[in-house]
Amino acid sequence: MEVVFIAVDLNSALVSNRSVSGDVYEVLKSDIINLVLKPGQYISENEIAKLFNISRTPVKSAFLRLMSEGFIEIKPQRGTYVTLLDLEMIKQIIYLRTVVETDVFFTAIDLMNDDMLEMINKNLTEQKNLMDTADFAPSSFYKLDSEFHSMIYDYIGRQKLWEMIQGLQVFYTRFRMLDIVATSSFGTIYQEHLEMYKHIDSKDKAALKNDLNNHLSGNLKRLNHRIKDEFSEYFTTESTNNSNLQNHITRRNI
Amino acid sequence: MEVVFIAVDLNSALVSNRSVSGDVYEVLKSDIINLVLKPGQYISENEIAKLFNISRTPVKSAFLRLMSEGFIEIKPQRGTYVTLLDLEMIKQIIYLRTVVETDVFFTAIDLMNDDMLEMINKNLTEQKNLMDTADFAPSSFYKLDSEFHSMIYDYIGRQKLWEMIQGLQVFYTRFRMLDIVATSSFGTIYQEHLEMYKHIDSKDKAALKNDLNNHLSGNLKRLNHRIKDEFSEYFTTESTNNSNLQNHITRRNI
DNA sequence: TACAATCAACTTGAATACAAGAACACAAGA
DNA sequence: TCTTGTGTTCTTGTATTCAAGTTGATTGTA
Repeated sequence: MEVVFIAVDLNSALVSNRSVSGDVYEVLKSDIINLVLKPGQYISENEIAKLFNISRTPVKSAFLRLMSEGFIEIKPQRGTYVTLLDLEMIKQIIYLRTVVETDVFFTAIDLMNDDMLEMINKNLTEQKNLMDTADFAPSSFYKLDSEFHSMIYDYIGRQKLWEMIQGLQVFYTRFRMLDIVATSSFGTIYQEHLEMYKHIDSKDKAALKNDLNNHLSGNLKRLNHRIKDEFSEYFTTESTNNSNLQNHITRRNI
Repeated sequence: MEVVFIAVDLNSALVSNRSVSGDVYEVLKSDIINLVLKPGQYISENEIAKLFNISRTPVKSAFLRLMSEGFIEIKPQRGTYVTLLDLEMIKQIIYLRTVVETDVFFTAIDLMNDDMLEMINKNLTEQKNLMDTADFAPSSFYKLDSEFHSMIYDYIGRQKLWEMIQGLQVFYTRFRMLDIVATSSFGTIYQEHLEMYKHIDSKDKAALKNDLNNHLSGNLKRLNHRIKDEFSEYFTTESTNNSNLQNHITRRNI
Protein backbone atom coordinates (compact mmCIF):
# COMPACT_ATOMS: atom_id res chain seq x y z
CA MET A 1 0.00 0.00 0.00
CA GLU A 2 1.31 3.39 -0.95
CA VAL A 3 1.35 6.24 1.49
CA VAL A 4 -1.03 9.09 0.92
CA PHE A 5 -0.28 12.57 2.09
CA ILE A 6 -3.32 14.61 2.85
CA ALA A 7 -3.12 18.16 4.08
CA VAL A 8 -6.33 18.70 5.94
CA ASP A 9 -6.83 22.43 5.96
CA LEU A 10 -9.00 22.96 9.00
CA ASN A 11 -10.12 26.39 7.81
CA SER A 12 -11.85 24.95 4.81
CA ALA A 13 -12.82 21.72 6.52
CA LEU A 14 -14.63 23.58 9.25
CA VAL A 15 -16.65 25.64 6.80
CA SER A 16 -18.43 22.33 6.43
CA ASN A 17 -20.97 22.21 3.63
CA ARG A 18 -22.94 20.22 6.24
CA SER A 19 -22.21 17.16 4.12
CA VAL A 20 -19.28 14.88 4.77
CA SER A 21 -18.73 14.20 1.08
CA GLY A 22 -18.56 17.92 0.40
CA ASP A 23 -15.80 18.29 2.96
CA VAL A 24 -13.83 15.41 1.48
CA TYR A 25 -14.26 16.93 -1.96
CA GLU A 26 -12.92 20.31 -0.86
CA VAL A 27 -9.93 18.86 0.94
CA LEU A 28 -8.93 16.57 -1.91
CA LYS A 29 -9.42 19.23 -4.57
CA SER A 30 -7.37 21.71 -2.62
CA ASP A 31 -4.61 19.15 -2.11
CA ILE A 32 -4.54 18.31 -5.80
CA ILE A 33 -4.39 21.96 -6.86
CA ASN A 34 -1.66 22.70 -4.36
CA LEU A 35 0.30 19.70 -5.61
CA VAL A 36 0.20 18.01 -2.20
CA LEU A 37 -1.33 15.11 -4.08
CA LYS A 38 1.02 14.77 -7.03
CA PRO A 39 -0.06 14.22 -10.63
CA GLY A 40 -0.17 10.48 -11.24
CA GLN A 41 -0.37 9.64 -7.56
CA TYR A 42 -2.47 6.71 -6.45
CA ILE A 43 -5.31 7.26 -4.01
CA SER A 44 -7.95 4.80 -2.89
CA GLU A 45 -11.43 5.07 -1.50
CA ASN A 46 -10.56 2.88 1.46
CA GLU A 47 -7.55 4.90 2.54
CA ILE A 48 -9.37 8.21 2.42
CA ALA A 49 -12.33 6.67 4.22
CA LYS A 50 -10.09 5.46 7.04
CA LEU A 51 -8.31 8.79 7.18
CA PHE A 52 -11.55 10.69 7.72
CA ASN A 53 -13.14 7.92 9.77
CA ILE A 54 -16.10 7.64 7.46
CA SER A 55 -17.51 5.00 5.14
CA ARG A 56 -16.60 4.62 1.50
CA THR A 57 -19.86 6.14 0.27
CA PRO A 58 -19.12 9.85 0.79
CA VAL A 59 -15.59 9.27 -0.45
CA LYS A 60 -16.97 7.78 -3.63
CA SER A 61 -19.26 10.80 -4.02
CA ALA A 62 -16.30 13.13 -3.74
CA PHE A 63 -14.30 10.97 -6.16
CA LEU A 64 -17.07 11.10 -8.75
CA ARG A 65 -17.20 14.89 -8.64
CA LEU A 66 -13.43 15.15 -8.89
CA MET A 67 -13.44 12.71 -11.77
CA SER A 68 -15.97 14.58 -13.86
CA GLU A 69 -13.99 17.76 -13.27
CA GLY A 70 -10.86 16.04 -14.53
CA PHE A 71 -8.84 16.01 -11.32
CA ILE A 72 -8.70 12.26 -10.92
CA GLU A 73 -9.13 9.21 -13.07
CA ILE A 74 -11.12 6.24 -11.78
CA LYS A 75 -10.05 2.95 -13.30
CA PRO A 76 -12.74 0.40 -12.42
CA GLN A 77 -11.49 -2.55 -10.40
CA ARG A 78 -7.96 -1.17 -10.62
CA GLY A 79 -7.63 2.04 -8.69
CA THR A 80 -7.89 5.80 -8.74
CA TYR A 81 -5.15 8.21 -9.72
CA VAL A 82 -4.61 11.95 -9.76
CA THR A 83 -4.64 12.98 -13.43
CA LEU A 84 -1.39 13.82 -15.15
CA LEU A 85 -0.96 17.29 -16.59
CA ASP A 86 -1.82 17.47 -20.28
CA LEU A 87 0.60 19.89 -21.89
CA GLU A 88 -1.49 20.18 -25.04
CA MET A 89 -4.52 21.21 -23.00
CA ILE A 90 -2.41 23.73 -21.12
CA LYS A 91 -1.22 25.26 -24.37
CA GLN A 92 -4.77 25.54 -25.63
CA ILE A 93 -5.90 27.25 -22.44
CA ILE A 94 -3.05 29.71 -22.70
CA TYR A 95 -4.07 30.45 -26.26
CA LEU A 96 -7.71 30.84 -25.29
CA ARG A 97 -6.90 33.17 -22.43
CA THR A 98 -4.59 35.24 -24.59
CA VAL A 99 -7.18 35.78 -27.29
CA VAL A 100 -10.06 36.44 -24.92
CA GLU A 101 -8.13 38.53 -22.44
CA THR A 102 -6.74 40.77 -25.15
CA ASP A 103 -10.26 41.63 -26.15
CA VAL A 104 -11.36 41.97 -22.52
CA PHE A 105 -8.49 44.30 -21.64
CA PHE A 106 -9.08 46.40 -24.75
CA THR A 107 -12.69 46.88 -23.74
CA ALA A 108 -11.56 47.79 -20.24
CA ILE A 109 -9.26 50.44 -21.63
CA ASP A 110 -12.14 51.96 -23.54
CA LEU A 111 -14.31 52.10 -20.42
CA MET A 112 -11.52 52.93 -18.01
CA ASN A 113 -11.84 55.47 -15.24
CA ASP A 114 -9.92 56.35 -12.08
CA ASP A 115 -11.77 53.84 -9.92
CA MET A 116 -10.47 50.99 -11.99
CA LEU A 117 -6.91 52.22 -11.95
CA GLU A 118 -7.13 52.60 -8.21
CA MET A 119 -8.48 49.06 -7.88
CA ILE A 120 -5.63 47.59 -9.88
CA ASN A 121 -3.14 49.66 -7.97
CA LYS A 122 -4.43 48.32 -4.69
CA ASN A 123 -3.95 44.76 -5.90
CA LEU A 124 -0.43 45.51 -7.08
CA THR A 125 0.45 46.98 -3.71
CA GLU A 126 -0.81 43.83 -2.03
CA GLN A 127 1.38 41.76 -4.34
CA LYS A 128 4.39 43.81 -3.39
CA ASN A 129 3.61 43.69 0.32
CA LEU A 130 3.19 39.94 0.20
CA MET A 131 6.55 39.47 -1.45
CA ASP A 132 8.17 41.57 1.26
CA THR A 133 6.78 39.16 3.83
CA ALA A 134 9.13 36.41 4.99
CA ASP A 135 8.06 32.88 4.12
CA PHE A 136 4.73 33.64 2.46
CA ALA A 137 2.63 30.84 1.02
CA PRO A 138 2.84 30.51 -2.79
CA SER A 139 -0.92 30.01 -2.85
CA SER A 140 -1.36 33.53 -1.46
CA PHE A 141 0.50 34.96 -4.40
CA TYR A 142 -1.44 32.73 -6.75
CA LYS A 143 -4.64 34.19 -5.37
CA LEU A 144 -3.55 37.80 -5.88
CA ASP A 145 -2.33 36.94 -9.37
CA SER A 146 -5.74 35.52 -10.25
CA GLU A 147 -7.45 38.52 -8.72
CA PHE A 148 -5.45 40.90 -10.89
CA HIS A 149 -6.93 39.30 -13.99
CA SER A 150 -10.44 38.65 -12.71
CA MET A 151 -10.82 42.30 -11.70
CA ILE A 152 -10.68 43.33 -15.33
CA TYR A 153 -13.35 40.82 -16.37
CA ASP A 154 -15.42 42.02 -13.47
CA TYR A 155 -15.01 45.64 -14.42
CA ILE A 156 -16.43 45.20 -17.90
CA GLY A 157 -19.29 43.03 -16.63
CA ARG A 158 -17.92 39.68 -17.66
CA GLN A 159 -17.31 38.11 -14.26
CA LYS A 160 -19.26 35.02 -15.32
CA LEU A 161 -16.92 34.55 -18.25
CA TRP A 162 -14.01 34.51 -15.86
CA GLU A 163 -15.79 31.93 -13.73
CA MET A 164 -16.43 29.74 -16.75
CA ILE A 165 -12.83 29.91 -17.87
CA GLN A 166 -11.82 28.90 -14.35
CA GLY A 167 -13.68 25.66 -14.89
CA LEU A 168 -11.36 24.84 -17.77
CA GLN A 169 -8.21 25.30 -15.75
CA VAL A 170 -8.06 21.77 -14.33
CA PHE A 171 -4.58 21.29 -15.68
CA TYR A 172 -3.53 24.90 -16.06
CA THR A 173 -4.10 25.76 -12.41
CA ARG A 174 -1.67 23.09 -11.29
CA PHE A 175 0.73 24.15 -14.01
CA ARG A 176 0.70 27.74 -12.78
CA MET A 177 1.20 26.48 -9.24
CA LEU A 178 4.13 24.36 -10.37
CA ASP A 179 5.65 27.39 -12.06
CA ILE A 180 5.28 29.56 -8.99
CA VAL A 181 6.65 26.93 -6.63
CA ALA A 182 9.41 25.54 -8.82
CA THR A 183 10.74 28.74 -10.35
CA SER A 184 9.77 31.23 -7.63
CA SER A 185 8.70 33.53 -10.41
CA PHE A 186 6.89 35.96 -8.13
CA GLY A 187 9.11 38.87 -9.05
CA THR A 188 8.79 38.35 -12.78
CA ILE A 189 5.03 38.01 -12.63
CA TYR A 190 4.77 41.10 -10.49
CA GLN A 191 6.92 43.12 -12.86
CA GLU A 192 4.79 42.00 -15.78
CA HIS A 193 1.68 43.08 -13.91
CA LEU A 194 3.24 46.48 -13.33
CA GLU A 195 4.07 46.77 -16.99
CA MET A 196 0.52 45.91 -17.94
CA TYR A 197 -0.81 48.49 -15.52
CA LYS A 198 1.35 51.14 -17.16
CA HIS A 199 0.04 50.29 -20.59
CA ILE A 200 -3.56 50.24 -19.41
CA ASP A 201 -3.04 53.65 -17.91
CA SER A 202 -1.51 55.00 -21.11
CA LYS A 203 -4.12 53.17 -23.20
CA ASP A 204 -1.38 51.61 -25.29
CA LYS A 205 -3.28 48.66 -26.76
CA ALA A 206 -0.49 47.35 -28.94
CA ALA A 207 1.92 47.18 -26.03
CA LEU A 208 -0.71 45.62 -23.80
CA LYS A 209 -1.44 42.92 -26.34
CA ASN A 210 2.24 42.12 -26.41
CA ASP A 211 2.33 42.08 -22.60
CA LEU A 212 -0.49 39.57 -22.43
CA ASN A 213 1.16 37.36 -25.00
CA ASN A 214 4.32 37.15 -22.97
CA HIS A 215 2.68 37.13 -19.59
CA LEU A 216 0.25 34.31 -20.16
CA SER A 217 2.79 32.00 -21.72
CA GLY A 218 5.59 33.01 -19.38
CA ASN A 219 5.18 29.94 -17.21
CA LEU A 220 5.41 27.76 -20.31
CA LYS A 221 8.70 29.37 -21.26
CA ARG A 222 10.08 29.13 -17.75
CA LEU A 223 9.16 25.49 -17.19
CA ASN A 224 9.50 24.21 -20.73
CA HIS A 225 12.99 22.76 -20.52
CA ARG A 226 12.28 21.14 -17.15
CA ILE A 227 9.12 19.35 -18.27
CA LYS A 228 10.89 16.68 -20.27
CA ASP A 229 13.21 15.65 -17.44
CA GLU A 230 12.71 17.00 -13.94
CA PHE A 231 8.90 16.96 -13.98
CA SER A 232 8.37 14.42 -16.74
CA GLU A 233 6.42 12.05 -14.48
CA TYR A 234 3.79 14.76 -13.95
CA PHE A 235 2.84 14.97 -17.62
CA THR A 236 1.05 12.77 -20.10
CA THR A 237 3.23 11.26 -22.77
CA GLU A 238 0.61 11.63 -25.48
CA SER A 239 1.81 11.71 -29.03
CA THR A 240 2.30 15.43 -29.48
CA ASN A 241 0.14 16.44 -32.37
CA ASN A 242 -2.22 14.21 -34.28
CA SER A 243 -3.94 17.03 -36.08
CA ASN A 244 -4.16 17.50 -39.78
CA LEU A 245 -2.16 20.67 -39.54
CA GLN A 246 1.26 19.16 -40.08
CA ASN A 247 0.02 17.13 -43.01
CA HIS A 248 -1.63 20.09 -44.57
CA ILE A 249 1.32 22.37 -44.13
CA THR A 250 3.68 19.74 -45.43
CA ARG A 251 1.54 19.10 -48.44
CA ARG A 252 1.25 22.78 -49.16
CA ASN A 253 5.00 23.08 -49.24
CA ILE A 254 5.46 20.24 -51.69
CA MET B 1 -45.31 12.64 -7.63
CA GLU B 2 -44.58 14.27 -10.94
CA VAL B 3 -44.28 12.30 -14.10
CA VAL B 4 -40.86 11.92 -15.66
CA PHE B 5 -40.41 11.46 -19.35
CA ILE B 6 -37.33 9.54 -20.25
CA ALA B 7 -36.40 8.78 -23.82
CA VAL B 8 -34.25 5.71 -23.57
CA ASP B 9 -32.22 5.71 -26.74
CA LEU B 10 -31.38 2.06 -27.20
CA ASN B 11 -28.53 2.85 -29.54
CA SER B 12 -26.62 4.64 -26.87
CA ALA B 13 -27.90 2.47 -24.05
CA LEU B 14 -26.65 -0.66 -25.76
CA VAL B 15 -23.18 0.80 -26.29
CA SER B 16 -22.98 0.09 -22.59
CA ASN B 17 -19.88 1.41 -20.88
CA ARG B 18 -20.18 -1.93 -19.06
CA SER B 19 -21.21 0.10 -16.04
CA VAL B 20 -24.83 0.68 -15.18
CA SER B 21 -24.21 4.16 -13.84
CA GLY B 22 -22.45 5.12 -17.06
CA ASP B 23 -25.52 4.11 -19.04
CA VAL B 24 -27.84 6.08 -16.80
CA TYR B 25 -25.54 9.07 -17.11
CA GLU B 26 -25.54 8.93 -20.90
CA VAL B 27 -29.30 8.58 -21.17
CA LEU B 28 -30.06 11.40 -18.75
CA LYS B 29 -27.50 13.72 -20.26
CA SER B 30 -28.82 13.10 -23.74
CA ASP B 31 -32.39 13.69 -22.57
CA ILE B 32 -31.42 16.95 -20.90
CA ILE B 33 -29.55 18.22 -23.95
CA ASN B 34 -32.41 17.27 -26.25
CA LEU B 35 -34.85 19.05 -23.96
CA VAL B 36 -36.78 15.84 -23.28
CA LEU B 37 -36.10 16.62 -19.65
CA LYS B 38 -37.06 20.28 -19.45
CA PRO B 39 -35.09 22.99 -17.63
CA GLY B 40 -36.40 23.20 -14.08
CA GLN B 41 -38.00 19.76 -14.22
CA TYR B 42 -37.96 17.61 -11.11
CA ILE B 43 -36.33 14.20 -11.20
CA SER B 44 -35.68 11.83 -8.32
CA GLU B 45 -33.24 9.05 -7.66
CA ASN B 46 -36.03 6.63 -6.79
CA GLU B 47 -38.00 7.19 -9.97
CA ILE B 48 -35.01 6.74 -12.23
CA ALA B 49 -33.94 3.68 -10.27
CA LYS B 50 -37.37 2.08 -10.71
CA LEU B 51 -37.41 3.02 -14.38
CA PHE B 52 -34.13 1.23 -15.05
CA ASN B 53 -34.83 -1.53 -12.53
CA ILE B 54 -31.66 -0.85 -10.61
CA SER B 55 -30.78 0.37 -7.15
CA ARG B 56 -30.33 3.99 -6.18
CA THR B 57 -26.54 3.73 -6.03
CA PRO B 58 -25.71 3.89 -9.76
CA VAL B 59 -28.38 6.54 -10.19
CA LYS B 60 -26.72 8.64 -7.53
CA SER B 61 -23.38 8.19 -9.28
CA ALA B 62 -24.88 9.45 -12.51
CA PHE B 63 -26.54 12.34 -10.68
CA LEU B 64 -23.26 13.42 -9.14
CA ARG B 65 -21.55 13.54 -12.50
CA LEU B 66 -24.41 15.47 -14.04
CA MET B 67 -24.39 17.86 -11.11
CA SER B 68 -20.72 18.73 -11.33
CA GLU B 69 -21.18 19.32 -15.04
CA GLY B 70 -24.00 21.74 -14.32
CA PHE B 71 -26.85 19.77 -15.86
CA ILE B 72 -28.77 19.19 -12.66
CA GLU B 73 -28.95 20.70 -9.21
CA ILE B 74 -29.10 18.44 -6.18
CA LYS B 75 -30.85 19.99 -3.21
CA PRO B 76 -30.13 17.79 -0.18
CA GLN B 77 -33.22 16.35 1.45
CA ARG B 78 -35.38 18.26 -1.00
CA GLY B 79 -34.97 16.95 -4.50
CA THR B 80 -33.08 17.15 -7.76
CA TYR B 81 -33.90 19.44 -10.65
CA VAL B 82 -32.69 19.99 -14.18
CA THR B 83 -30.85 23.32 -14.14
CA LEU B 84 -32.50 26.37 -15.64
CA LEU B 85 -30.80 28.11 -18.54
CA ASP B 86 -28.66 31.04 -17.45
CA LEU B 87 -28.96 33.72 -20.10
CA GLU B 88 -25.98 35.63 -18.78
CA MET B 89 -23.78 32.52 -19.10
CA ILE B 90 -25.11 31.97 -22.61
CA LYS B 91 -24.18 35.50 -23.61
CA GLN B 92 -20.69 35.05 -22.21
CA ILE B 93 -20.20 31.81 -24.12
CA ILE B 94 -21.34 33.48 -27.32
CA TYR B 95 -18.84 36.25 -26.70
CA LEU B 96 -16.07 33.80 -25.93
CA ARG B 97 -16.75 31.76 -29.03
CA THR B 98 -16.91 34.87 -31.19
CA VAL B 99 -13.55 36.15 -30.03
CA VAL B 100 -11.82 32.79 -30.14
CA GLU B 101 -13.37 31.58 -33.35
CA THR B 102 -12.50 34.78 -35.18
CA ASP B 103 -8.87 34.15 -34.39
CA VAL B 104 -9.19 30.46 -35.21
CA PHE B 105 -10.83 31.10 -38.58
CA PHE B 106 -8.24 33.75 -39.45
CA THR B 107 -5.47 31.26 -38.79
CA ALA B 108 -7.31 28.71 -40.89
CA ILE B 109 -7.48 31.17 -43.78
CA ASP B 110 -3.74 31.67 -43.58
CA LEU B 111 -3.10 27.93 -43.68
CA MET B 112 -5.90 27.09 -46.07
CA ASN B 113 -5.56 24.62 -48.93
CA ASP B 114 -7.93 22.73 -51.22
CA ASP B 115 -8.32 19.81 -48.83
CA MET B 116 -9.88 22.06 -46.25
CA LEU B 117 -12.25 23.69 -48.68
CA GLU B 118 -13.30 20.27 -49.88
CA MET B 119 -13.90 19.15 -46.31
CA ILE B 120 -16.13 22.11 -45.55
CA ASN B 121 -17.94 21.66 -48.81
CA LYS B 122 -18.71 18.07 -47.97
CA ASN B 123 -20.23 19.13 -44.65
CA LEU B 124 -22.33 21.80 -46.33
CA THR B 125 -23.64 19.29 -48.83
CA GLU B 126 -24.65 17.02 -45.96
CA GLN B 127 -26.50 19.91 -44.34
CA LYS B 128 -28.41 20.55 -47.53
CA ASN B 129 -29.21 16.88 -48.07
CA LEU B 130 -30.48 16.57 -44.55
CA MET B 131 -32.81 19.51 -44.95
CA ASP B 132 -34.23 17.95 -48.12
CA THR B 133 -35.12 14.88 -46.08
CA ALA B 134 -38.68 14.72 -44.79
CA ASP B 135 -39.04 14.80 -41.03
CA PHE B 136 -35.38 14.81 -40.07
CA ALA B 137 -34.35 14.97 -36.42
CA PRO B 138 -33.24 18.43 -35.24
CA SER B 139 -30.36 16.78 -33.38
CA SER B 140 -28.97 15.57 -36.71
CA PHE B 141 -28.76 19.13 -37.94
CA TYR B 142 -27.29 20.19 -34.64
CA LYS B 143 -24.56 17.64 -35.11
CA LEU B 144 -23.64 18.82 -38.60
CA ASP B 145 -23.70 22.41 -37.40
CA SER B 146 -21.23 21.59 -34.64
CA GLU B 147 -19.09 19.66 -37.07
CA PHE B 148 -18.84 22.65 -39.39
CA HIS B 149 -17.18 24.63 -36.64
CA SER B 150 -15.09 21.88 -35.08
CA MET B 151 -13.55 21.06 -38.45
CA ILE B 152 -11.85 24.43 -38.50
CA TYR B 153 -10.40 23.99 -35.00
CA ASP B 154 -9.25 20.56 -36.03
CA TYR B 155 -7.64 21.84 -39.18
CA ILE B 156 -5.36 24.28 -37.39
CA GLY B 157 -4.48 21.73 -34.71
CA ARG B 158 -6.70 23.03 -31.95
CA GLN B 159 -9.14 20.14 -31.63
CA LYS B 160 -8.53 20.03 -27.89
CA LEU B 161 -9.53 23.65 -27.60
CA TRP B 162 -12.84 22.80 -29.25
CA GLU B 163 -13.33 19.94 -26.81
CA MET B 164 -12.64 22.21 -23.87
CA ILE B 165 -15.08 24.82 -25.07
CA GLN B 166 -17.66 22.06 -25.44
CA GLY B 167 -17.37 21.50 -21.72
CA LEU B 168 -18.56 25.06 -21.13
CA GLN B 169 -21.67 24.69 -23.22
CA VAL B 170 -23.88 23.23 -20.50
CA PHE B 171 -26.41 25.96 -21.01
CA TYR B 172 -25.54 27.03 -24.54
CA THR B 173 -26.07 23.57 -26.01
CA ARG B 174 -29.64 23.47 -24.81
CA PHE B 175 -30.11 27.05 -25.95
CA ARG B 176 -28.96 26.19 -29.46
CA MET B 177 -31.25 23.17 -29.42
CA LEU B 178 -34.16 25.34 -28.31
CA ASP B 179 -33.42 27.74 -31.15
CA ILE B 180 -33.31 24.99 -33.73
CA VAL B 181 -36.48 23.31 -32.48
CA ALA B 182 -38.52 26.43 -31.71
CA THR B 183 -37.62 28.60 -34.67
CA SER B 184 -36.76 25.91 -37.24
CA SER B 185 -33.82 28.07 -38.18
CA PHE B 186 -32.12 25.38 -40.26
CA GLY B 187 -32.30 27.39 -43.46
CA THR B 188 -30.86 30.54 -41.92
CA ILE B 189 -28.01 28.69 -40.26
CA TYR B 190 -27.23 26.86 -43.47
CA GLN B 191 -27.20 30.09 -45.46
CA GLU B 192 -24.85 31.66 -42.94
CA HIS B 193 -22.56 28.68 -43.21
CA LEU B 194 -22.53 29.08 -46.98
CA GLU B 195 -21.70 32.75 -46.64
CA MET B 196 -18.82 31.93 -44.31
CA TYR B 197 -17.53 29.35 -46.72
CA LYS B 198 -17.50 31.94 -49.46
CA HIS B 199 -15.51 34.37 -47.36
CA ILE B 200 -13.05 31.70 -46.27
CA ASP B 201 -12.52 30.82 -49.90
CA SER B 202 -11.97 34.45 -50.87
CA LYS B 203 -9.87 35.03 -47.74
CA ASP B 204 -11.99 38.01 -46.83
CA LYS B 205 -11.22 38.28 -43.13
CA ALA B 206 -13.25 41.39 -42.43
CA ALA B 207 -16.37 39.86 -43.91
CA LEU B 208 -15.77 36.60 -42.10
CA LYS B 209 -15.42 38.35 -38.78
CA ASN B 210 -18.74 40.00 -39.42
CA ASP B 211 -20.26 36.64 -40.37
CA LEU B 212 -19.13 35.06 -37.11
CA ASN B 213 -20.49 37.95 -35.10
CA ASN B 214 -23.93 37.53 -36.60
CA HIS B 215 -23.86 33.77 -36.85
CA LEU B 216 -22.92 33.01 -33.27
CA SER B 217 -25.43 35.39 -31.76
CA GLY B 218 -28.15 34.63 -34.30
CA ASN B 219 -29.99 32.30 -31.95
CA LEU B 220 -29.98 35.02 -29.30
CA LYS B 221 -31.60 37.45 -31.71
CA ARG B 222 -34.16 34.92 -32.89
CA LEU B 223 -35.21 33.76 -29.44
CA ASN B 224 -34.73 36.97 -27.52
CA HIS B 225 -38.31 38.25 -27.56
CA ARG B 226 -39.70 34.81 -26.71
CA ILE B 227 -37.50 34.28 -23.66
CA LYS B 228 -39.36 36.66 -21.40
CA ASP B 229 -42.77 35.11 -22.04
CA GLU B 230 -43.07 31.87 -23.96
CA PHE B 231 -39.97 30.19 -22.53
CA SER B 232 -39.62 32.22 -19.35
CA GLU B 233 -39.91 29.17 -17.10
CA TYR B 234 -36.79 27.71 -18.69
CA PHE B 235 -34.54 30.56 -17.58
CA THR B 236 -33.12 31.81 -14.33
CA THR B 237 -34.57 35.07 -13.12
CA GLU B 238 -31.29 36.39 -11.83
CA SER B 239 -30.92 40.13 -11.47
CA THR B 240 -29.53 40.98 -14.86
CA ASN B 241 -26.24 42.69 -14.24
CA ASN B 242 -24.62 43.22 -10.90
CA SER B 243 -21.29 44.29 -12.34
CA ASN B 244 -19.54 47.53 -11.73
CA LEU B 245 -19.84 48.44 -15.38
CA GLN B 246 -23.08 50.37 -15.18
CA ASN B 247 -21.91 52.30 -12.15
CA HIS B 248 -18.65 53.17 -13.76
CA ILE B 249 -20.20 54.25 -17.01
CA THR B 250 -22.83 56.28 -15.24
CA ARG B 251 -20.25 57.99 -13.09
CA ARG B 252 -18.11 58.76 -16.07
CA ASN B 253 -20.99 60.52 -17.72
CA ILE B 254 -21.71 62.73 -14.77
C1' DT C 1 15.18 -22.78 -15.02
C1' DA C 2 11.05 -21.51 -17.52
C1' DC C 3 6.40 -21.32 -17.64
C1' DA C 4 1.64 -21.81 -16.66
C1' DA C 5 -2.14 -22.40 -13.50
C1' DT C 6 -3.91 -21.03 -9.23
C1' DC C 7 -5.12 -18.31 -5.48
C1' DA C 8 -4.98 -14.51 -2.26
C1' DA C 9 -5.30 -9.67 -1.77
C1' DC C 10 -6.49 -5.91 -3.49
C1' DT C 11 -9.51 -2.60 -6.31
C1' DT C 12 -14.17 -0.29 -7.56
C1' DG C 13 -19.38 -1.33 -8.63
C1' DA C 14 -23.90 -2.17 -6.92
C1' DA C 15 -27.69 -3.44 -3.60
C1' DT C 16 -29.77 -2.82 0.66
C1' DA C 17 -30.98 -0.78 5.06
C1' DC C 18 -31.16 2.91 7.86
C1' DA C 19 -30.57 8.03 9.21
C1' DA C 20 -31.70 12.78 8.99
C1' DG C 21 -33.69 16.69 7.23
C1' DA C 22 -37.58 19.22 4.52
C1' DA C 23 -42.28 19.79 3.06
C1' DC C 24 -46.98 19.37 3.50
C1' DA C 25 -51.44 18.09 5.18
C1' DC C 26 -54.20 18.42 8.97
C1' DA C 27 -55.98 18.97 13.40
C1' DA C 28 -56.12 21.55 17.78
C1' DG C 29 -56.22 25.76 19.92
C1' DA C 30 -56.61 30.93 20.36
C1' DT D 1 -60.14 32.84 10.72
C1' DC D 2 -55.61 32.43 11.71
C1' DT D 3 -51.83 30.30 13.90
C1' DT D 4 -49.21 26.64 15.64
C1' DG D 5 -47.79 22.17 16.49
C1' DT D 6 -47.51 17.36 15.04
C1' DG D 7 -46.95 13.51 12.37
C1' DT D 8 -46.64 11.31 7.87
C1' DT D 9 -44.18 11.01 3.78
C1' DC D 10 -41.27 12.52 0.78
C1' DT D 11 -36.38 13.64 -0.29
C1' DT D 12 -31.12 12.81 -0.38
C1' DG D 13 -26.99 11.26 2.76
C1' DT D 14 -24.40 7.54 4.81
C1' DA D 15 -23.04 2.81 6.38
C1' DT D 16 -22.68 -1.87 5.43
C1' DT D 17 -22.46 -5.91 2.80
C1' DC D 18 -21.76 -8.44 -1.13
C1' DA D 19 -20.28 -8.97 -6.11
C1' DA D 20 -17.00 -8.91 -9.77
C1' DG D 21 -12.81 -7.77 -11.98
C1' DT D 22 -7.59 -6.94 -11.89
C1' DT D 23 -3.01 -7.74 -10.25
C1' DG D 24 0.75 -10.15 -8.73
C1' DA D 25 2.93 -13.55 -5.99
C1' DT D 26 3.13 -18.38 -5.23
C1' DT D 27 3.06 -22.97 -6.32
C1' DG D 28 3.29 -26.92 -9.17
C1' DT D 29 4.94 -28.91 -13.39
C1' DA D 30 7.65 -29.77 -17.53
